[in-house]
Amino acid sequence: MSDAGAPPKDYKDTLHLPRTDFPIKGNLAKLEPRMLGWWAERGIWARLLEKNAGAEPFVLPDGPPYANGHLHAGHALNKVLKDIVVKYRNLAGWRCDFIPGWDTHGLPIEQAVEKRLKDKKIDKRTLSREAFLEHCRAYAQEFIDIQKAEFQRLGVFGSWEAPYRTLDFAYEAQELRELATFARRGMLYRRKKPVYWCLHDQTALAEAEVEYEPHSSPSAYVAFRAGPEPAERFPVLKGREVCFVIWTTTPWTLPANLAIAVNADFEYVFYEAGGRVLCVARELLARVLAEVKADELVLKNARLPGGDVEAVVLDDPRRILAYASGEELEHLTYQHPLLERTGRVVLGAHVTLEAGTGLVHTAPAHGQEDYEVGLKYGLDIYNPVRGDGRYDETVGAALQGLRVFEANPIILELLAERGALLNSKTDTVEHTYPHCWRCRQPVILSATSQWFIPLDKPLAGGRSFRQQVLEAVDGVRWVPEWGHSRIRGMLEARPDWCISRQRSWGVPIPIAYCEGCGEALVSAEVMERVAAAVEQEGTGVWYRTPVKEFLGADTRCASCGQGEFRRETDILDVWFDSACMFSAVLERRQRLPADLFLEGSDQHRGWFHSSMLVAVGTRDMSPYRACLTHGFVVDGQGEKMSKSKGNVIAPEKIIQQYGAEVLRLWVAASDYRNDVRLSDQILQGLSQGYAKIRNTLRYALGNLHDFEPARDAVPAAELLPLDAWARGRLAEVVARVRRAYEDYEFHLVYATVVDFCAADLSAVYFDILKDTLYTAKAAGRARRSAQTVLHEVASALPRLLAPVMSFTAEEAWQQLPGRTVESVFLAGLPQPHGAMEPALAERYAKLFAVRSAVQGVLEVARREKLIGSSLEARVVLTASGEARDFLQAHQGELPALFIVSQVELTEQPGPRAQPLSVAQALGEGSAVTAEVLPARGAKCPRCWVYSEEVAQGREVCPKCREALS
RNA sequence: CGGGGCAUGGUCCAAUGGUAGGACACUCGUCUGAUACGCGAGCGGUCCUGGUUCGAUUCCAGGUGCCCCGACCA
Repeated sequence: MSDAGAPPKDYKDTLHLPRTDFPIKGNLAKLEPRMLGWWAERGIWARLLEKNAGAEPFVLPDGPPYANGHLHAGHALNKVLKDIVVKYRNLAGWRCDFIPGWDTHGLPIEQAVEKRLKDKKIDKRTLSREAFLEHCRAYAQEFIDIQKAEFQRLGVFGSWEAPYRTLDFAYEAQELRELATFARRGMLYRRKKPVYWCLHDQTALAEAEVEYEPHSSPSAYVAFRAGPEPAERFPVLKGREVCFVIWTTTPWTLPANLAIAVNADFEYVFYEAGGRVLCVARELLARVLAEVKADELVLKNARLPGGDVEAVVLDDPRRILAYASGEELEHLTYQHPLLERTGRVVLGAHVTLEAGTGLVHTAPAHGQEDYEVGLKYGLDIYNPVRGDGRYDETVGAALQGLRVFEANPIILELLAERGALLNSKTDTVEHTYPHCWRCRQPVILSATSQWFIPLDKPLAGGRSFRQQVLEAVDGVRWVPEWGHSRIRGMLEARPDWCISRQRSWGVPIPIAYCEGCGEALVSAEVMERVAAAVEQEGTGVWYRTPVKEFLGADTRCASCGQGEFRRETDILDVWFDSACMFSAVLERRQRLPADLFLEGSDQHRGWFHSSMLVAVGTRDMSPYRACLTHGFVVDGQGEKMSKSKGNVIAPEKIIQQYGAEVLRLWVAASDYRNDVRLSDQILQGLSQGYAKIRNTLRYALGNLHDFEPARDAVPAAELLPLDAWARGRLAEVVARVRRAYEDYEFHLVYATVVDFCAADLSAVYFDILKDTLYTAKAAGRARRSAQTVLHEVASALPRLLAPVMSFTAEEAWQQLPGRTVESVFLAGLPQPHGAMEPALAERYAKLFAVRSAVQGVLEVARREKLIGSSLEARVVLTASGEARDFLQAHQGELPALFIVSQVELTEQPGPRAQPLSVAQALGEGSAVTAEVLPARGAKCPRCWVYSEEVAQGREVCPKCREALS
């Protein structure tokens, strides 16, 4: 309106504004599937391996996820971390194949299949073992396919067409060969061990199959008559009947009692009551006496021949005849109340003062800790209970043949008759008790024969297996370092490895038993023979082939000479399955040892642990050189994710809402050594970070639309100073990012790149560059110099980011002018070329310090409505000392750096001059002021910089005139 | 209950035995030629208690919270 004359010419099409097909928004939900298809069509993964065919291999095996259910965030975390390693190693020039795998045997699938059969109204018992296993196999394969698709959707590269599965015949066969090696080395033995046993279903149950439910059990306080030792040690007890008092809720286990456990650190008292002396923990004396009820005690005592009849005064200190520590009680003996047997007192740290008497009835066949204490003291794992839940003949005529739960009242009655029961035989206690998950009946702990790998047996060379394993562990690089002490602690304390399971879905244990005497025939040769058959036909061959065919027709039992055998039907622990991965997959298809195992921290007791045991046990070596652990996924508050809390975030949802790329970014940005938080807020923040990086790439690409590196690139030595600075920064970023990958510090990759994009490029370099890029002569030196560096940025960033932001990196790469390879993954990692000259770095550190201070002053002027755009401003500086010389030397560069129209350097500060706090950057004693005034002249319609010539009537400013010429 | 680990603004991460930094978010301002963008300014922090030290966010001890593994429930 103000210009009455000719309409202002539109100079917009004389500018070199950014132009690109790289959209500002990722639209990842659409881009990602398209990119996956693009990679697949062009066989990028295969070509990557091919490209590095001759290179040194880097072996990163896949710890197999269990083939059940859809992926959760933990799966995603683990697999993306592996993918980052795989892609980085390949880009950096190693040959790093990734062979995905699945763990397929075991209880959860068995249970899921049983449930399915039930839903289809098929009775499992009508199926043959082989038919049932076929269902399990199909189920596992179904979830392998599901999970495979889900992993691939995350952009994980790997040999997906050739994964390994623990159900592969070759895998199962190799596993049996490892077992054969243990057998050959004499590292396989059989021993009884308590397991959960369902009397109704007559089957062993896994921990996961028992459910604790409220239950009413008998409560019995039982007196065990001590041998002569207490009286020898404590004269005051001489001539008295001394009893150890125990409490039990399972009287039926009393026939299997072999010991009484006490805690070495507790104090025990010998308390006179009703004519005899009861030994209990001092702290529990009052409670015990209250429980056993004085009246009952008196009545029963009355029946004892020669016993005194007297009232019991509860907890009367005068009746405490002696004190003893638990330690002093060790090795004392007692008479079993029901059987002709002498037991002994043992020490156990599991004895507590929470309930009972401080003395624990110990039946090694019927309790986990009883068992462990039994092993320590060399007790027999004596189990008088048969599989059908009835006592065998060793318990005496009164009990033989009884079912254990029915035996409870009878045993109580027998105890009462003998005066050994101190409380009422009808007393009960309410507590939780394990029940069978399927039939809902209470279960028992009962010792059955199991197969073990011994940890402490001395091996060739005199050292124990455990020692060998610990030495191997010491030779591994643990990342983070605490993984070392973690797994060491576990290995030092762990019991022998129980490798047998009473299940169906798994690898059989090819061992035969003599039909005559029950002796086991353990033979490495037989196992090898079975392995060969399994390799061809699968594990079903073990069940359908007569055992003799594997043993040889003339085989006789070494112990009794009989010739008839039956097969073992137990299967191997699934941890043994996956532990053999190093052999079945690495040794055959890659290399042993692996360079790196990478799993969640729970695998210190899982795969890290079991793989180490099998590899040391069969190869005397660690299966991995380094072992990296990540934490667990928790919610935004750091709390565990669980369905009941409703704080679970499924990967699928993240992919839909944000894209797999943001999920990958989450993995990369988090410090995985800690627990990793996942929340909507976190994902939104990452989306922002993603947008920042994306927009940085877009700016660079957009300003390269007319740039051909071969034709237009400016030699490094001829770059303008600011461009040389930016190139130097890029080199630093490349170096730091490469180091971060090398050190497995991926969160520094993301942080470094985002910082670079936001702080160095977007806020400074790109902002300053706009004027040159848009308005300078297209092929002039200034613009080409800038473009040269932008091209380096647009070339380096996608390659640095490809391991993490695979989709976007590839998308950006496709837009890069002059690229010589088709895919970013074939382009290799950028080198840190053009390291920053220290003088250049120092110079720009100073200039940017001044720039930042000036921006503060501009902001004040903007608030006072003196200016809007910074180009409306003229900045007048005064400076003293070194600063003055420095600013004078760079005066020509300052308007561009400040993005203002003019910068003047004067002697006297103006009335509105503000001091700048730049002394730290420019040197002590440097006093600089800045004053913002309106720019001189008028706005150039082309470049928007104010110019006096335009005010004087020229159409455009001199710079534009030059650019347009 | 035992073993292992972690703790820095609202969020994700840096740094250091000597003034704790960046990004994102938030608030305000600005541009409209990176525009569902860009630029500037502001707000905001070392879990708690002791100890070592001239000085501790950093080293040590204890506590609290959270995570992983295991045990317990006779």
